[in-house]
Amino acid sequence: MPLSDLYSKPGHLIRRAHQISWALFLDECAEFNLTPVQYAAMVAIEERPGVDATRLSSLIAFDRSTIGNVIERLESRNLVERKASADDKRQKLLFLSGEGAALLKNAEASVERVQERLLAPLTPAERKQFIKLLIRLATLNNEATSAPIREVEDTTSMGRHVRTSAR
Amino acid sequence: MPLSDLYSKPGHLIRRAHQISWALFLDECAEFNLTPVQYAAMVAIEERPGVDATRLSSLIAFDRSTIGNVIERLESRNLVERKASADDKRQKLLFLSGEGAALLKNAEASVERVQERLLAPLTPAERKQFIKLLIRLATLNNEATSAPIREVEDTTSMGRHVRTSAR
DNA sequence: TGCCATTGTTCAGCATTCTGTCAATCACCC
DNA sequence: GGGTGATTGACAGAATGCTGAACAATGGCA
Repeated sequence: MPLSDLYSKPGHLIRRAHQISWALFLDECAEFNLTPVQYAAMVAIEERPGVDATRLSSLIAFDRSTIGNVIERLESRNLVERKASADDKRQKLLFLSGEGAALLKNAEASVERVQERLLAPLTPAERKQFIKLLIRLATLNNEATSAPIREVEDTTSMGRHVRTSAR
Repeated sequence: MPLSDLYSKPGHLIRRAHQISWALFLDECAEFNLTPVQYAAMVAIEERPGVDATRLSSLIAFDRSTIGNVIERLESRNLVERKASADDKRQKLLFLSGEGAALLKNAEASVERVQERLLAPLTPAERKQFIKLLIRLATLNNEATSAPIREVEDTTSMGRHVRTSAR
């Protein structure tokens, strides 16, 4: 396969787009010292205070066995707090600290700028189309990865009603 | 920012698409034990036998300081050979071994299947559009990363004429 | 009550990716 | 020629991301 063909393969282009997206995120959020995954984790914890690690990983499509490291780093910076669950001693429930909530709020404008810079090469109509196609691609291929997104039941302090499995 | 908003942000969707693309690649190419980057490196070395590591990294948008590890792994499996350059004692020139060339040829159909599975959720017209938009996004944002793609001069044994820098 | 499958977390190991830094080497200018 | 700055390839360190396995806690069921 010639190199020029590789350049037009979706696999290569997606890897390249990911690389660019990552670089833009680190650039815009340098003052907050946040990575894309750390940001996503904090958004999810804000919406579901008291979520456990496994359910969090389902919400943001992150590998279960790696999310511990992400949380640990956030915890060491006092952005996230981990509390043992009284119901289930295996679980450690996650909460944003006041500092974490403030940082998340401050970072929002920067994250928005990342999206604008990413899509800058496209026209407004193309941007809508691009996002539409990406959503379809990610949704229909959701089960292809070992860490699919799952809309798990809300068993957190904000909406505790039923206990169901993430699977 | 609500979690539902995050799900439609291009940054998150691109990360998800990358995760899916990676998983499909590993699945299809399991028998060859190849990663996407290893495959891209081998394609580039096949087209430019005798390329050095720095120029290779420019061709496939891979960080210069990390590509050594990738090459080392390929070399340890006897897929790639590294030879010291007579011209420049700093350089180590890269070649595919016979085994590497054979594996690359055998893997091509699997790599093609990855692309098909990736784009399966889209209609033929949408696939063209999606690739077009991705190319534009990656090209116009090329300089955003520290490892931009550069169409470096061919100084290899196949087309040695001039020596220019990769920068 | 006791067994056992399930669940939640963690760890080891491998492979990207980035930022730096370093020594060896080279190209170029005076 | 000789010095200077750039280039090349190595390495360390931090952060993702995956597989697989270990381990403890839980809960259903005989």
